[in-house]
Amino acid sequence: MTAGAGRGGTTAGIGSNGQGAAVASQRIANRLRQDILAGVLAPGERIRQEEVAARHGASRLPVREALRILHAQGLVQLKANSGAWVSKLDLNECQAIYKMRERLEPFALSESIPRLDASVIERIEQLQDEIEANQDVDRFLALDRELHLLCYAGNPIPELTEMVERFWNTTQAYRRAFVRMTGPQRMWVVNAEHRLLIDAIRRRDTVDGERFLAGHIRRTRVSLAGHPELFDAGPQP
Amino acid sequence: MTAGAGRGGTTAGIGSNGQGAAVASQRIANRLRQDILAGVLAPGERIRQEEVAARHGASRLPVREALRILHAQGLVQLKANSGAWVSKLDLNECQAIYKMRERLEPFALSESIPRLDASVIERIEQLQDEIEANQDVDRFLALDRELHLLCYAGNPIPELTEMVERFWNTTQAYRRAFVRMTGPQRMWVVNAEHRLLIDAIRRRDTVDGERFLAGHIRRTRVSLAGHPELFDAGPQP
DNA sequence: GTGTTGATCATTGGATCCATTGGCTCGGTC
DNA sequence: GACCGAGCCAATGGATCCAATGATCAACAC
Repeated sequence: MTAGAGRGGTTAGIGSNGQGAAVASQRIANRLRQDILAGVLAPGERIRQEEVAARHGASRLPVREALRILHAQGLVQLKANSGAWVSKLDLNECQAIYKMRERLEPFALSESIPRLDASVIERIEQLQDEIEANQDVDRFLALDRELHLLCYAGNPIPELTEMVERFWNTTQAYRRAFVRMTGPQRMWVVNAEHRLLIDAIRRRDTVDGERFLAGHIRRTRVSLAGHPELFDAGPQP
Repeated sequence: MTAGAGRGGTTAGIGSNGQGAAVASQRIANRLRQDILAGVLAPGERIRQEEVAARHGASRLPVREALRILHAQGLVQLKANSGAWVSKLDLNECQAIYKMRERLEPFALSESIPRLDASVIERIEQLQDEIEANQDVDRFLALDRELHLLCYAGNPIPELTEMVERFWNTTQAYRRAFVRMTGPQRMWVVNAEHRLLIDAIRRRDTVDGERFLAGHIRRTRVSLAGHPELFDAGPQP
């Protein structure tokens, strides 16, 4: 978009500020997003405006706006005259998001590959090294996310980046539950897929890249479908 | 999403109400969206909170929230401590959106086709009849939009519907400008593409459907790229 | 004993008022 | 004559207060 400010990191939005945003609504939205992505706020959990306002030393007004921002990013669900809840997916909704990822992320990759700096590719490879050496669940989530998003870093379409990040955000809680449950077993498959993907990127081969990536996402989706119990838990709305 | 209310028509959102929404922010957002899609508010035009508030007999607060809703839908750009503008695309951004459409809408179609009711297919065909008989620009825009969105009506993924509508919304002003400029010339191409698409739908052939649709969108994108002057006009931000 | 209806209470939506930021104009100086 | 700076003004961001809606719980009727 030409009018208005650009984007700032994971912050799709208003002030183009990331962390210590000048506007309170942005700051609060960022904090809440962190809490949701880190699992502090679980899917289905209620968010009370007053409590959040007190915790941030602000009035309820910027909290209301922050909730709208997060709603736009798919992290929070609002109900008029009722309240706000951390977004919760059932198995079908999660599968649907993965299917959309299977279409959009290969596109993001193919737009990114020709513009990716060599140093970024280097960094991607380092991340995969770390993934293979790592044992911790939360560390894996962070590394995996950074690796994938870096693959799309060259894509010149901010709206696309925004959408992809949105997908990753809304499914993060379920990826965490999945990894926690399965542990490191069959991790070699992920590693093999990542290595093939990275090799395609290094060769600047968009066709192979798209194919490996789509396969990677699809296989993950099928794996996830094998564990419907991941979507039962948590407080009901 | 399980928590929270569903969607209502073109209204991605909160109260699940469409037009006469109970909550003022929704009502105002709907009105502003109408004005933007109808071309009453042009891309790049500034939106003053106070003026909108006065026009709707409300305070500035629900207007602020309405602007955030529209920002989430990509129709409005916000700048902290500065104001709001109707979203404006340059040629590159518009092309980018069309490229995303080329990936997502075929998917929406293939998810929709197996679930489309015969009566809906009938209605789609009627719309194409009307398009071929029609001469008016604004009427064409409305018919074309309804036809395409109806093709995806069977798709069971609300998030996907939301995205597709968002794409159509943000590019609407430029489609209008394009049709206004070119007039009915080469309209036969659109008609042929539509007829082939509808035939594929009638045969429940998702592969053909995806192919024709992707081609249709791509050709439109290339046509649009031939008229960069469409993106010059209008007030600057 | 169960279903329904009423009232109370917590929570959100909206209005008004104040603080703060950014842009614009006018004046001065080099 | 052009560039820089200070001050004013308009428009947004935020806080507090009030109204309305929805949920919970208890009492009553069947």
